[in-house]
Amino acid sequence: MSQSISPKIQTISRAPRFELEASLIHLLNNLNPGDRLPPEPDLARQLGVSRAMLREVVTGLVERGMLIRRQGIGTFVANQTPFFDFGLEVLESLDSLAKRTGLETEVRDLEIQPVEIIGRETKIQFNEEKPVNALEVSRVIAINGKAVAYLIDLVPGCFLSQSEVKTSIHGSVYDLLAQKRDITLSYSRTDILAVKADEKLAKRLEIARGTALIQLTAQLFDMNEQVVDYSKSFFVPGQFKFHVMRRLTRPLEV
Amino acid sequence: MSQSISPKIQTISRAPRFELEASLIHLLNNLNPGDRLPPEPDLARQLGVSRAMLREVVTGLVERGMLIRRQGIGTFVANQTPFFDFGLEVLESLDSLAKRTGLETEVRDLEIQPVEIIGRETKIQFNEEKPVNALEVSRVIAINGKAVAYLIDLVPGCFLSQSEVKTSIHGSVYDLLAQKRDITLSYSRTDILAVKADEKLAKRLEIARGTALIQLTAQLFDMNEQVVDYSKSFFVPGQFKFHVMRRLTRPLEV
DNA sequence: CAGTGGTCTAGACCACACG
DNA sequence: GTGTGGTCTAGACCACTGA
Repeated sequence: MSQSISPKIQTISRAPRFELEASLIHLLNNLNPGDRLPPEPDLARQLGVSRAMLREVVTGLVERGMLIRRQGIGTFVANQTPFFDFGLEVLESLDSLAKRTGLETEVRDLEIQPVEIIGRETKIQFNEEKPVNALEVSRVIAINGKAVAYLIDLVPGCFLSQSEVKTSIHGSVYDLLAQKRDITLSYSRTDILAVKADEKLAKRLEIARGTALIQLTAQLFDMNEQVVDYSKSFFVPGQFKFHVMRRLTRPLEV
Repeated sequence: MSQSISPKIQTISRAPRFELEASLIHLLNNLNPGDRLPPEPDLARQLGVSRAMLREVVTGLVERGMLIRRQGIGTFVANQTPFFDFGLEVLESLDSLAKRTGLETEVRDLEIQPVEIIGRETKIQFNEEKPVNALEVSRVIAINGKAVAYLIDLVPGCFLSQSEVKTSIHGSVYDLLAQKRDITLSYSRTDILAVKADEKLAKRLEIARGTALIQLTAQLFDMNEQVVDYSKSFFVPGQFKFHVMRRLTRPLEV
């Protein structure tokens, strides 16, 4: 156990959490990427706190990308991975961005199934009053073997058939739609939310439950102002950075 | 591109958490906005779970805006408040948006202090090599008595004096800078992140620690490509919805 | 003061990975 | 099987609110 040197942090709160985090980070500085931490019960005892508290603090460091937890194996010091910077003004698929950047993408857990959108959702997602028969395409995108995003697309059946998707999807529904002759895409309205990963999402993205994620919810319109795709995307923090350039004047309407 | 279709995740977890959440939501449907829930220990006993588990689930509902917790008083059913929809393409202060929408904003916890930016931060925030003397302006913005955002601005001393801020700030540093004759603002590069509220932030924004928040980190440039303002903004979920319109073609450079 | 939510502890048991 | 992280419980004590 390392002894604390200078009490220069004047935490307003007396909570052990802060000191604990400081101790842990101090401890990490003496380790190398890939090193394994002691088992949680041991570490908790060493640091003089309950395992619950230790877990809460370690979880914080995991979410900040400083540690990696692997069930049944242990907790390891991470080697920080670089960001993947993503401009939001222009419509581009993750797939094509990755290709441009020379990265290999991989599709996991691909699921394609017909669904019927009914009730309130119909209006929210497709601006329609009547029920919509759509195709749901969900999958995890991985880069260099690491899951980075979970994507769900809903496309009305009239725009895309199940066989079309099965035979020619490379990961991006957007790219698929953009190639079709009978559809002319126009723009996308994308909502930006912060959510916490639930159990299912956490498992798929190989992150801790409760991790804060950026969720993008987008309506993709064609020239007739029809919604041709409603999508939800979840991005693993630390792998992505989103940005937008904001202008002083309102941009020209195209 | 490789494509691996792996078997479905068969989670279905037997965790009490899911059933508990369902029970709670069902219980809420029989209550009206403003009603108080039973004390946590009682409710936990009624539902046959530990208080810790109950708290975790209730916290989730609080973060989704369905419940409101008030220490020392109780937990109440919320009346859902409408969204405040915020387009990100154009630079506009929260203050002026609120004014346009006819809402009254209020500034709380205003703090103004000179700081020196040194080391790595200098480059990140201001693209400078040498240390920067700046003014730090932080405050909470409230609308209708409810905290909605926590804003921190850093402005190099050469652009804004402490007395200028003190005498004429209405909540927005951006509006202040925009009014100055000797500065011509150009555009802002805004990064979008998802973070969890720490203790301090939670207290200021009157939300639960650990709530997922949108954090905007922005560099505001003038016509000479100088950074005149580096800001971090945190927004309470449920009060805000951010969106961006994404075009097929790259927008014209202005 | 009593009663509420906020934090933390100690310990049990489960789910998973690896030999 | 053994050892790891993942979940959950029971209960203690603190911090805040309002009467």
